[in-house]
Amino acid sequence: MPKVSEEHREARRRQILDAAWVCFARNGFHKTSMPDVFAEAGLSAGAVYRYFPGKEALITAIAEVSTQQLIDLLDARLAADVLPPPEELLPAIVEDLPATGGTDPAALAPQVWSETMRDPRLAAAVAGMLGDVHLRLTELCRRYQAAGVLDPGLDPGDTARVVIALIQGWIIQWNTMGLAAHQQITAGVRALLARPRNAGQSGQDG
Amino acid sequence: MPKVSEEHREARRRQILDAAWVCFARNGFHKTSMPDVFAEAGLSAGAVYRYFPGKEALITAIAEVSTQQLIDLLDARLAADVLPPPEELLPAIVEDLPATGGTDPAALAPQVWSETMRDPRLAAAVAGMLGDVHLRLTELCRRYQAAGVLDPGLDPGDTARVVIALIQGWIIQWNTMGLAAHQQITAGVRALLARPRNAGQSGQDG
Amino acid sequence: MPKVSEEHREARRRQILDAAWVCFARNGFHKTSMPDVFAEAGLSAGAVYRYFPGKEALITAIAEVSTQQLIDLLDARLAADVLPPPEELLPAIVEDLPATGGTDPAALAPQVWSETMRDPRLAAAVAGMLGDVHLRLTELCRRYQAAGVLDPGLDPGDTARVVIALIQGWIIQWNTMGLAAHQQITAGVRALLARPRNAGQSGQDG
Amino acid sequence: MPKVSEEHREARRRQILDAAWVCFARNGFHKTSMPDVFAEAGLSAGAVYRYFPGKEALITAIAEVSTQQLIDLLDARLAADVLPPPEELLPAIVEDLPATGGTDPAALAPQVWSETMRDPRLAAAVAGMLGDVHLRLTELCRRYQAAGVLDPGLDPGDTARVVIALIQGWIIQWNTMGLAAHQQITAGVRALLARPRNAGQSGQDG
DNA sequence: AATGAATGAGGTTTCATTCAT
DNA sequence: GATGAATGAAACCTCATTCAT
Repeated sequence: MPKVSEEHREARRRQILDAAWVCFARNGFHKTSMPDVFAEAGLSAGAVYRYFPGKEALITAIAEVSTQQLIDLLDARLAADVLPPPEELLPAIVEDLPATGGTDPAALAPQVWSETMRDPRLAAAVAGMLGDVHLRLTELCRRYQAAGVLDPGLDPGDTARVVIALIQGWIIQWNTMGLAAHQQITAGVRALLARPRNAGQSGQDG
Repeated sequence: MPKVSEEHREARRRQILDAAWVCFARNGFHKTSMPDVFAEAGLSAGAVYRYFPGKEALITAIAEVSTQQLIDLLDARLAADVLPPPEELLPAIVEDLPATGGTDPAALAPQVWSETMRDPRLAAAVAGMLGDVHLRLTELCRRYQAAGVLDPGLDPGDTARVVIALIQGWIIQWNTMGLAAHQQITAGVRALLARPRNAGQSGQDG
Repeated sequence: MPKVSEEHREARRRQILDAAWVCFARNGFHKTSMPDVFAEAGLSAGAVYRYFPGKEALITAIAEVSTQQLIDLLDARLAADVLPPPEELLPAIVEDLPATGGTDPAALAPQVWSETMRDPRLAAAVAGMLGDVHLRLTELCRRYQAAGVLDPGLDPGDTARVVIALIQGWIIQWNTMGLAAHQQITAGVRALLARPRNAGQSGQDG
Repeated sequence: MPKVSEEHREARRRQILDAAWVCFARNGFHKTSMPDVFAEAGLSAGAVYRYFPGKEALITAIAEVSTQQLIDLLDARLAADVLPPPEELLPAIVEDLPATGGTDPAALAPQVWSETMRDPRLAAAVAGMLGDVHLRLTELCRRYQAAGVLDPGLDPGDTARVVIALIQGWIIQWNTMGLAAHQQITAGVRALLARPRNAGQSGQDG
């Protein structure tokens, strides 16, 4: 089965990554064995190792794909002409995550963040991608400031960092404590984001 | 020999947990082998297994100890008569973490959160302890509301959840992206927490 | 089965080395798998790895043991007060090899020499032990010179090297070509060593 | 297209054997993988397998080529009308080996000898070729006897065997112990071969 | 003639855990 | 209470080889 098309190669990679995703979400990175992945992918060991040099590479690739999904989500929002108010948008983004293409990045993200502490290469890759997320959220803050729904005195970069932290904790609590905690956070964020603007109507932001 | 034995037992447990802490912080839960722990503790396999039934128990115990450190930190703050304003307190808590008894819970927390996704028993334990954290932060919110530095219209429980999420993301970004990100978050949180009150001075929430 | 005597440890090492010897002689270093050794030794994988850190260590140890047997053979000869004439002694040494303790170093030596080309650590170890062999053969040459059965004009160190080379080739041909070749070499060596002394008497080379 | 094809086949075979030679000399037969050979040859797996049925065939072919180089060397010497004295010729042959066509058979010979112990087919092939070497060295001995520089009482076949053993050990020690040992052997062989003839002249050692 | 993707057995090694001493 | 030798399943990965294209 030689000389195979580029599409074939890409499809195989995808097939393997999808299988890895399923395994990782089910059992975690470290309780997933490579044979688990082979079985899930329906491929032989050699076939998988042709496309990925080892387990670490699989983890890195999964980390990239899952972070990319958040970026795609943000890009889709940023592409719109008008943005919903922040207290609508932020919960919407978090709630959109599980629906992304049938695979839920939120189920793997905590593992990725944890793994960065052991694997400097992964840490660098993740830091880079979180930088991309940060860029987009900074832009979002600027647009909100321009629209007058965010205090123009705030530094958009700093604020974007806070938003990232919030989203990360949101994901963790969803995973750890379930839906109830998630809904509490949603309510809390809504209230926090909604209040200040009303407050400001009578004079702030001058 | 009940008393001596009890002290001895406790000392041994501590010795083992300290060793496990060092190993886990260095290599992560899954890349730490039990022999690694034996060596770090200077004990034999049998000795460790006398005090902990297995690796999972070690992980659970570490998770409990590290979460407890955050609770202790909060209790210390709550014990004070007067609280610093929130924009001072929140960064202070996060910055105190690494100094807690020479062991930095922030270095293990992401691993614990990640691990809960695979281990329901650990998930339950962590959920319980995060519940304790939530209780304390809720109380904190109430006191801030009573002191007039937090919008009384906010639900203190929901707000506490948001604060937990924020702290979790804060810890993750510190680990993943380093000090710069940490400082950005600190600045962002300070600005966000400081603004609304000023803003509100001119008549909010009436 | 803890806290075991030094003899026990030594016996285990011997047990493993004996098993490795059998396997290596049967199938060669590289066609012998570690499971082969486990089975031959009647031990588990873990047990073998407790005593030897890996396959390379097993090979090195075997190389040392087998070279040591040649050294022991030489020492036994050197301990005698009177030596048989060289044309008797040299074939006797080679023929004694297979009988050494039931294990035939000649069956492993070619593999060891070959392996030194890939493994510098083994090369160093073997070079050291061949140095020991050389010391003893040099001493032997000196004693033959003192006894008047070896040309005193020859450098004993150089001559000892030649003898080592001869023995090595002897072993190789025995292994590769069988008994016939071995006997031819024996006859050739006998004639060569016996002649010169006699030969000189009648003034050949005319 | 018979002629062109035949040349092509031969060129490909050579290309593959050269690559195998390089790999085998670098890492040994057993630590060289077929993929190593593919890469070194710049060919695909299928291409190599078209010309050689497997790895064993590659090893056998290499063994043949390298032994043939020694035979060629001997033939070249035998073709000359006058021979240098044995104490010149023998070291010269050994020293010529590394220069043979840019590839040094001495670097592979010990591996070949070692391998014969595991592979009866290879053993037979090597025995055959060493027989060819033996024929030539026997002839050489006869010519030396005819020239009066070798004791006519020696059996030329036995003596030739001894010479082969000597050359084999010479090669091994060069590989294992380096140049110093090689030079010692050379000096030793020169002295041993030169003395007897001279020795007889003055009736020493009486 | 040549490619190279795919196979899957098998290689070495590690690890959590037990239990005789 | 403590030791540490022993187990043996299982992990990761490589390799010689095949064969559809």
